[in-house]
Amino acid sequence: MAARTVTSAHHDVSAPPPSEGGIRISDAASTAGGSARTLRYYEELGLLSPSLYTSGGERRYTEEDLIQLNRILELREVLGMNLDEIREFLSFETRLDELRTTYRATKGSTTKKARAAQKETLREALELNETLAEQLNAKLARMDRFRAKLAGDARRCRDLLAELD
Amino acid sequence: MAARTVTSAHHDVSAPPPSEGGIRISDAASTAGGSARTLRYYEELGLLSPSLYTSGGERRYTEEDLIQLNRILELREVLGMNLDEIREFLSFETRLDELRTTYRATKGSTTKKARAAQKETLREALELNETLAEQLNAKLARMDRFRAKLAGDARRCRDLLAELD
DNA sequence: TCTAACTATGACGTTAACGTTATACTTGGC
DNA sequence: GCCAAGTATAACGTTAACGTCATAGTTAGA
Repeated sequence: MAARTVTSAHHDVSAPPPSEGGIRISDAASTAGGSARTLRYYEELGLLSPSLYTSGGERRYTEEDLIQLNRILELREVLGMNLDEIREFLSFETRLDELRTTYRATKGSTTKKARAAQKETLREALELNETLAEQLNAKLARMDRFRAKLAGDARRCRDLLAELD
Repeated sequence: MAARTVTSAHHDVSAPPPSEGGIRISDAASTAGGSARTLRYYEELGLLSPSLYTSGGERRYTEEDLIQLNRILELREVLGMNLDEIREFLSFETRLDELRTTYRATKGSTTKKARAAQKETLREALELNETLAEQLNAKLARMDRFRAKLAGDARRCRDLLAELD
């Protein structure tokens, strides 16, 4: 078996070469702000799999993989989601993407049953979206209140400092 | 020793009766959204001690304690701080309060050395404040970007739903 | 005064999200 | 082809923030 071969994890042989055979795991981790262990763990949980593997079994990440990784980290850091919630969210997004694709492809030539299923998925998606938006807005409001408090504190500090001169 | 006696944890004998001898731990926990264990743990960490204890050694919380507890929970839930960071933040706030009090009391009659120390604390406080404000703003910005994305998704869902009619 | 319901303390258990270590294999530049 | 540096897998370790349980003491209403 020739070393150096890079095989796709799926069947998109027609894809352009990513960067230069793909990014090694520790490079991917350090650029995105994690560790190799983190990436392996996320793969184990089904959150993010590298698009490529070398013939020797090493992971090679693409730029797209890194984008996805950044999205995951953002969900964790910014929204405070745990990895289970993130996976649910991602799987829902994937499902929506699939839905859009098949919808575009089959346009008006679908059966009533199929259309009903599509509607159902869309409604589910909207519901999840709304729930998330609500939580997000609540959090934003609380954070803004906190910011106002911080600003007030800072002002009082500055006033005191001014008095001390 | 007469049962039913409620003693203050500190020396403010002149304080008015809180509510009705104080709030029991599990009541305090359920109204604030935690558990009795959580409150005992926070006390162990020095985050929040009840203002009162019965002569039998049971914790009795005041309304003020509950307010403080809510602030702690907010720091955790909204800002995602861990309990160590929260303690640091709270201790800094306490220090600032003390500074304000002593400043008001001693007004202009302080030595140069004392004023320098006050200035130093104020500067420290401002620094912490600024750091927190920066982090908060960064987070707010990222959250807002996410909210925009959610809104876009929702809109596309609604468009698709409309097309399906 | 009795007693059901609550509490204190101490100790061990649990879970998520990785860290760390050991052992064997890959990679890629010279 | 060699070899230093990186990687895979498996397994055990770690930490924060509590949960749970056992045992013994406390409280407050009837």
